[in-house]
Amino acid sequence: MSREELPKVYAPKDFEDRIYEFWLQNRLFEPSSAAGEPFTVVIPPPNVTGVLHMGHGLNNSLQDALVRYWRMKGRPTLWVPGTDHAGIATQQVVERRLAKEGKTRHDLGREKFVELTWSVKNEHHAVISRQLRKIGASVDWSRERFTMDEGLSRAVREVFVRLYEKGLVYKGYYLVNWDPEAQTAIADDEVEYKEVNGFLYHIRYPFADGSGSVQIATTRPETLLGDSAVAVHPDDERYQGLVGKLLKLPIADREIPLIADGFVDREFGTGAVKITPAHDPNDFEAGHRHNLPQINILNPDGTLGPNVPERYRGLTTVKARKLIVEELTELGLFVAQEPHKHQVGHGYRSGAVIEPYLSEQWFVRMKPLAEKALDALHQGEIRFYPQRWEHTYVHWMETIRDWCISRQLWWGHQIPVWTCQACQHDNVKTEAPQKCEKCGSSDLVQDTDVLDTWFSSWLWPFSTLGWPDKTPDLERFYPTSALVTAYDIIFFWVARMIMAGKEFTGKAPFRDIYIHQLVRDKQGRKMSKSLGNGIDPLEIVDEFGADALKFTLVYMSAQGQDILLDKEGFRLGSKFANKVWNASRYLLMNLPDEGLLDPEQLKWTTVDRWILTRLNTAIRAVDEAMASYKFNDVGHVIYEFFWNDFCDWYIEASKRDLSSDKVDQRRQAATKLLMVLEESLRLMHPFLSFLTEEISQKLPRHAPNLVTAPFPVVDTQREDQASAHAMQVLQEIVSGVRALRSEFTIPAEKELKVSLAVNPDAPERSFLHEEESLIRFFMNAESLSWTEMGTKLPGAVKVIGTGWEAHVFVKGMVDVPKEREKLKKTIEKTRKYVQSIEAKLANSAFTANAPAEVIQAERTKREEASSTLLRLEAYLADLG
RNA sequence: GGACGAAUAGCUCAGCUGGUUAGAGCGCCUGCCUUACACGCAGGAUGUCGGGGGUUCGAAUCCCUCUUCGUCCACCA
Repeated sequence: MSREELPKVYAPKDFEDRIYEFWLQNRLFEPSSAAGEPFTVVIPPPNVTGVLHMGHGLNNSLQDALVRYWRMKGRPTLWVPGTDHAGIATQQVVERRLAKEGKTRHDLGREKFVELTWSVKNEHHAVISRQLRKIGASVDWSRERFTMDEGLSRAVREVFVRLYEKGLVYKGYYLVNWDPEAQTAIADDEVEYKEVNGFLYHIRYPFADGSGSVQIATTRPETLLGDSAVAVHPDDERYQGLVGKLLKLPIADREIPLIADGFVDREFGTGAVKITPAHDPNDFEAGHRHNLPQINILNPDGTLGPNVPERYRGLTTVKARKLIVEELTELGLFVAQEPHKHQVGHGYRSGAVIEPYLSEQWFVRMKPLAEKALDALHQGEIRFYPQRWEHTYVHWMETIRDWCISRQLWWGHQIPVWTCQACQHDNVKTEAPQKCEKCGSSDLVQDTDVLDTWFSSWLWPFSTLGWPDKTPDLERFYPTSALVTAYDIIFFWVARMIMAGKEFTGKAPFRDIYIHQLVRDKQGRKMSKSLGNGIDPLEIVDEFGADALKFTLVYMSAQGQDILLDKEGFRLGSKFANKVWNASRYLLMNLPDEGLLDPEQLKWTTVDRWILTRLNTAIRAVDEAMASYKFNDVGHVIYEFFWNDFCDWYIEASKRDLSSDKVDQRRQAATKLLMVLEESLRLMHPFLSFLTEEISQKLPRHAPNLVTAPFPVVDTQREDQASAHAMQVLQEIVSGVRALRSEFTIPAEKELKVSLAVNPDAPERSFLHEEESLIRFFMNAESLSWTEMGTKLPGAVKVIGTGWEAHVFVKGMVDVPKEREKLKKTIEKTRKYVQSIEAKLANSAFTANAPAEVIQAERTKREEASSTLLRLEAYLADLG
């Protein structure tokens, strides 16, 4: 028989790349053609601009675990990879590069700039796909997509046109969130509000007729230049009779009316508020109600524009604010300023202070889309894991506002609208028209704006599969099975994908939505470049291996909490991988020269049945945990089974057999060990992919690969609770004696004489007798004899457990007074325990109300504990 | 101003739909290089489960309330 060995040291670098290449060569990540319900996942496309950080590490590790699990379960499985063009972010990267050469995008021109951006995209894309390979992502590279692919771009245009034709896309002149740095409009959810320490400035506006003044309060004095009115509450008696009078706006030297409007809060400040329709959302509304002029005082770059007095033009708002205050002070109109905390919007990407800014933009009417998306949840078409994210989703859908989708950028999907220069008609088409559909003119100019990045990402689950065409992939793999993503993009992405899915395909794009945590550093801070606290997944792969990366993340990924990580944390996975490696290496080293036995030749002992029962339990637990996306449970189950059961007890127990001089015993042991190992490797493969594959290929009679090998199946036939219990008692006895040995620092090499007593009616009694030599082996006893419970053996120290006693002959080695103290403590503890059970059983309310099995369990516990207590007390008396 | 989440061993956290003498990893202490693994083995110590009420025969687990953190949402000038 062929014998292969594993290298002595677990060195993932020596095989991970080779194994990945092996998987690719055999096209194992492409969906099988088998019948049955497919399992589909689309990757949350990372921005092409960046490199993958630990958040992606977590996201992709979880997806990989999920996908590999279902693939092994036999479902035709597809994980679609791809990247996102990330409009603003990418454009910014390229512009910063240009800035280093002292250039702007305008120096290049649109065409050249976009060309350059494509090449930058290609560089980054190469890095990202290398990273995904390194971490072992089992994605189908043959189906990789990019949001600006021709196919996806067609989907974007198709969607725009359909929405336009339905009246759900419209163009309008509105107040939008303007990012002065990126010089584009952004959507409401792309604005992050941060609390800023500012001031509340009190200013007097004199009446035009010189009859006094009205005092207002504002956080932004510079917007005074754009004021169209001052408003008070209609019922505010302080201003009775004054409404309708004109005020003289300082500095701007314009006259503006004092108006009344119910939205004014009488309690705030003086109850009078300046109205700047072009620079405040509230004022914008109020301006509409009162037909006030909208005076835009800003340039696109955020400096003051042509509509302000000469001396203010070109100033930043910060400088202008200072100057205005100075000037007002000179005029005697400045009253006071007081410290004031308020929320200031910042760009999600650029971090720049966002200005409300009037401009013509394209919008999507969201209400009708949101209704369908809410239905999807209410009909049970989608499910959130953990469920509480439903609230967030519902709240967002219910309070949704129209979505500003046009961006004044060059990188992205140019809006498919061609405006006729002759008749101003907008031709909204999926492909460039030759002539205006209205007047026939061929003088058409395409809208220069591009669409919001999310306008392509929200189509991702079906555009990647070929939509709008009815491709075989779309038919087969849509809707997808699960979406795995972090909670920070529920609004941006998840919610919108559901809207798009329902609107354009009639189906929710996925059934399960697993929302995972954010990765933070040990201080709980978001990982970021500027803080320098990020962990590069590749660094972890390099140091610990991809399996350590994935396993650690899976193990730590409990629902709810964010994951706090530092590099050292990955030792957990690394150590476990090392353990699996060494256990496997040991078994391979001990393959008998005579070869393995056939399954039908095997004789299954109680210990064997115990490990099979444990294995079975582990498989069941993994299945259950995977079904409910409890990745951390999976990690714990696997870890415990492999380390605590298989290595610590089963392999240890087998050592005796493997070193036996009886051939059959060696072959029996080796064969069974290999069988359990082989199944364990399959069980662990989704979570420790490289190493299990590498080991598996060295096994005799191994599967061609583990990627598509069948996942272990729960088999109730091999479950044997009696064996499990018997083994548990054996473990207790062994641990008890070992503890005694350790307690009195009896050297491990010192062989003990032990005499065991077991309850005569205990079902495990015969097992313990049969496995006498095993027990002896585990506790390194030179002899093991049997006696009856309660026997007093001179020269022996007793270890007392539930249903058993072990006499250890250690005369002279044990510190008797210390032993007595310890015993007293144990007795005290046991007595309290017995008392608590007795109190419970004496309580008629308990016996009347508790279920029968609970009461029975309590009775059993009482019997066992009180019997143990009696024997402990007797022993104490013996000790004198 | 709303909503949600967290508070359990020195640290990071599991403990889901109530019934265990409350767990894991790391760290710490003791003894071991036992012919797979010192990334190891054997053993050990450590918790009034944030405070206060309540429901229940029974609460870390359910309800109320308070405190402290965190996140999201919201136009209060």
